[in-house]
Amino acid sequence: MLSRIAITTQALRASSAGRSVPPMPRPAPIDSGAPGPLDQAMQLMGAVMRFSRNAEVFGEDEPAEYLYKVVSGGVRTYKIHDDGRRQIGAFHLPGDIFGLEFGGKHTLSAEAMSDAAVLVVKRSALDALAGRDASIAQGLFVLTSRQLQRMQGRVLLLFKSAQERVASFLLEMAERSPAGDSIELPMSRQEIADYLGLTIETVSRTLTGLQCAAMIEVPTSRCIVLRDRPALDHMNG
Amino acid sequence: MLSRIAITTQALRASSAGRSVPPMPRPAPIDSGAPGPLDQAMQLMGAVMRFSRNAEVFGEDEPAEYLYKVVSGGVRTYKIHDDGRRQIGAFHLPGDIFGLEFGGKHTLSAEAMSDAAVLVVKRSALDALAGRDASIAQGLFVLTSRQLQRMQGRVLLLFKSAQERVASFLLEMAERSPAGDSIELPMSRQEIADYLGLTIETVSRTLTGLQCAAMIEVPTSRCIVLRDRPALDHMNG
DNA sequence: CGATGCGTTGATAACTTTCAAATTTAGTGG
DNA sequence: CCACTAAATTTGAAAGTTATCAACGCATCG
Repeated sequence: MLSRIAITTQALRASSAGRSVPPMPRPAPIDSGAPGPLDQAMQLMGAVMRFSRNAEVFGEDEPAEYLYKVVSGGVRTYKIHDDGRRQIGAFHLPGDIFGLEFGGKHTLSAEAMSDAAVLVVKRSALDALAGRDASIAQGLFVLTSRQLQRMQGRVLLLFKSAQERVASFLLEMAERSPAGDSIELPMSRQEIADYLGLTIETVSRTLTGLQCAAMIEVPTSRCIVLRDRPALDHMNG
Repeated sequence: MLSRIAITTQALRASSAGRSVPPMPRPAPIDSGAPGPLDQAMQLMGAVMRFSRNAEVFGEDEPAEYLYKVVSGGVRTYKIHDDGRRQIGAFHLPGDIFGLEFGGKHTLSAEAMSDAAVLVVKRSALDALAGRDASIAQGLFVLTSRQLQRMQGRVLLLFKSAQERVASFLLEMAERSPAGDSIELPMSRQEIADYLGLTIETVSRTLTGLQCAAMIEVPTSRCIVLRDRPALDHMNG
């Protein structure tokens, strides 16, 4: 698991700094520019698997033996609570790496949101390589710290009201979307709700509200156009 | 960089303002017997600074040049939102390491919850050491992954109802507390509320409710005794 | 077509916050 | 040690937000 990791956190800081300050005019390509050594290694060592919509990639409590990277389509991670509610951990789009665990077991399940291709790499092989190649170890570290930052953003989001959560979500999706202000949502309202900790009705009503306030347009339910970014940003806090 | 001056200034302010007052009755280190190489290195390279209650350890947006470890007392990290609300990121008790950042800047502010002693280590020195000693780098990695896990727990918590949040909080504090079912809270109701994303009134009412349900006892406002752990666990989910 | 799944809308209920006030606790100076 | 002031906590009532329950529209698909 945690093989010898010889890296400096300075390198980490440098690599994450460029990402944490996204330029105002245009959202960057999906998952940041340069394919690091980790990505390259995964490409070389991994195998591509295909999953059809709603197929399980891995399940909660299963041993976390692999690391995954979305090639095409989308994958959601989630957890079903005792009361039957589903909590979505994240939406993973092409380029995103997921499935990294530290307790040896997956704490979430993962399913394909659509037909998807996923690059699968044995964790043990990657760890072995990390022991020999510091840049791989550093890649894993960077990945972890990015995940931590994303999680912090999530905590921030969950402190906010329904309106603010939806606005934040739209901005986040726009950031990850290639097409600027026009967002093609790869997930259903129910999934959005389970991600934001709201009900489907509240999400729907909030979107309607934002539309009435002329902040967004909703040509079709899976497509949303941001019309007043400043106003949305202001909500975001 | 300016940060060094800023931090030093705060340190001086804090230490000069500090009269020595009996520290909180906080026995024994919280976490695990084994002091890893990282802890040892911090011990060797660091200096202990004293902060009086409510003194600032570091501020939001300041360069994160140091890593901190609580020696005695407690430290809270927090963020003030635009609307004036305060969000508490974490409560750090003796043995806890905090202040680790990846963007180069602190995303939260930190203040002493009580008179506190904090071990302060220059980040650059630690990074340099990590470059030479893999066990230090690994220590930083482990620290990061632990933080990630804690943050995931936090996201889980924020999906839940007020009752569940308070129950989770009590169990978490009990976990960190040396004295089993009797918890000596080092923070006020307001701080608990800001940590859980609730109001002080809701926290108070919920505690009263748990007391009425015979799940806890509240001899004094800063002391809580768990009377029915199974029931609390059940709430936790 | 009719069935089915998804999204929207409406009415009502549950939960949490807000505002206000009472009560307890802690700190200070005599 | 007591009295007094300030702060923290608790409690109550009303308002606001979100969830729940129910119904409807609108597509897709067999």
